[in-house]
Amino acid sequence: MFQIQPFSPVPVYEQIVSQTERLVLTGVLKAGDQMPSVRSLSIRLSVNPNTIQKAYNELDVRGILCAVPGKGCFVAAHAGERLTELCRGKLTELRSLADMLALAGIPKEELIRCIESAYEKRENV
Amino acid sequence: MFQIQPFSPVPVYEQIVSQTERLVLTGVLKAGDQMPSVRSLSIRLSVNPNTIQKAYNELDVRGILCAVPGKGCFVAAHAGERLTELCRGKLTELRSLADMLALAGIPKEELIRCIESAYEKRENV
Amino acid sequence: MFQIQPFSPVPVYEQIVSQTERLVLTGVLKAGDQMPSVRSLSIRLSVNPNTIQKAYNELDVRGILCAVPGKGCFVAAHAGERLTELCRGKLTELRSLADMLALAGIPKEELIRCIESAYEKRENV
Amino acid sequence: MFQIQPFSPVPVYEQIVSQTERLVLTGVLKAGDQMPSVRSLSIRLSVNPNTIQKAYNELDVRGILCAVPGKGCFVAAHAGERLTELCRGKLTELRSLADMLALAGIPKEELIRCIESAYEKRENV
DNA sequence: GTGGTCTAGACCACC
DNA sequence: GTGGTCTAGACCACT
Repeated sequence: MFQIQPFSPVPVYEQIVSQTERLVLTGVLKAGDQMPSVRSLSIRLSVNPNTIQKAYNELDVRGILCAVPGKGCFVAAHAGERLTELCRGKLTELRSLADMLALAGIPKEELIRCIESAYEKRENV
Repeated sequence: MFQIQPFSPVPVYEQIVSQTERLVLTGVLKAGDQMPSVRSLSIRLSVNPNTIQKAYNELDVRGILCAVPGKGCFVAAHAGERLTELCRGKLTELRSLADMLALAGIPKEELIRCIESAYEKRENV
Repeated sequence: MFQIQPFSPVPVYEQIVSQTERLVLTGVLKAGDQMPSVRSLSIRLSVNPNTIQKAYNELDVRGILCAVPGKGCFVAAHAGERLTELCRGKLTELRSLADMLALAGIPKEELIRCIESAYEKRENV
Repeated sequence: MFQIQPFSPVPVYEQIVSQTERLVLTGVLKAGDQMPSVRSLSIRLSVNPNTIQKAYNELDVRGILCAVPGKGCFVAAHAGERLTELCRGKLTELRSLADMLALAGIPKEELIRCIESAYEKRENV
């Protein structure tokens, strides 16, 4: 379910966060599903429990997960819509990236092609 | 010429690097132009000389600047083309970003609009 | 593991870089191996931590090491091949050196002998 | 006679030294020839007189030039042989370079080819 | 004056 | 504990 690369420069807890989000977006994880416990996941991934805890906390703050003390961690009710909302914020990131590429003289068509191909993959699924 | 935000999460030296690159791309800085000296810039921006040094060194390694001991720091001969080249590598960044937004169900048209607007600004200049 | 000459004209950080590269080429350091920490190495070599940091950063940029914040510094996956690639660039250095020696009237056989002996040492290992 | 690149990272005085040595080796400058005066050369190359002076001093120390106070600077009597001698010292440089390339697994034939081509150019002259 | 290296010591995020 | 950034102040070689 999770693939951790311990030697990657991107922090382990971030890898867990983004992979969880991806699982929610692809529909593998649905609202109400129970997440593996901090301890079990830490053992399975050979990672420090604190790292898992930090990832779960982050997801809780973002409204993707809902931690219930004494019972476990669950996928929040409207996790999917919450994520779409959060991603919309990333449009500014795309805007500034496009800005820079435009400035560098990279033809517009090349950017469009990137986007087209990303959406084609999606449609075929 | 430079605008530094000392409390930003993005390192000061990186701010200088990216702003310099931007100045080259916009044509404000041209090949052969002399950059402000490490010391003078450090005073003007209220930043430690080592921080400027690090930024200049990074730009030297990337082939944007050419540091000449005892003389100063100059914009490299083919800085513009070098930057275009480096930016092309950022297309993969855009690809993964588009991928995620596609997954989140953000309509393709919204991304296209972002890109169009970035290139329109450019054309009007 | 490292031999530093603090009064040499060649910078300390460069000594660390080249000795690390040598250790990788000789197979003493293998992909995935953990490097000594910045602090521990700085103490062992009686050198400032910043100097070690600079060396490790340089090796990271070159693709020989992979620094993971909070975990340590590791020998990169394809460090060996990366080095072979980088060394091929040094052939131009050899070319200009041979050029000058040819001009100085040093017999070709003397150069060939140098090269032969370098490769003989290698074969015997 | 001299080609100076003021924006090169290699010091100007070193450029003058090496180009002078090259002119001696190629026979353009012969024993007893008078060098241009410090002042005239500094004007012609648009360079600080101190820089020329430093280059001439270095060449004097090496036994290539001979400065005669009040008269000028002349190519030393046995400049050619002196240079051959000095170049022989560079064989150690070639040795260590070959050593590293051998270690990196670059085939011996590639180095030999470099040397052959350098000497062929010489023969044709 | 210039860039480049180094030391000493601080703070941060990450594990 | 780890790597990464930053400050303060020193010394060197080059112009």
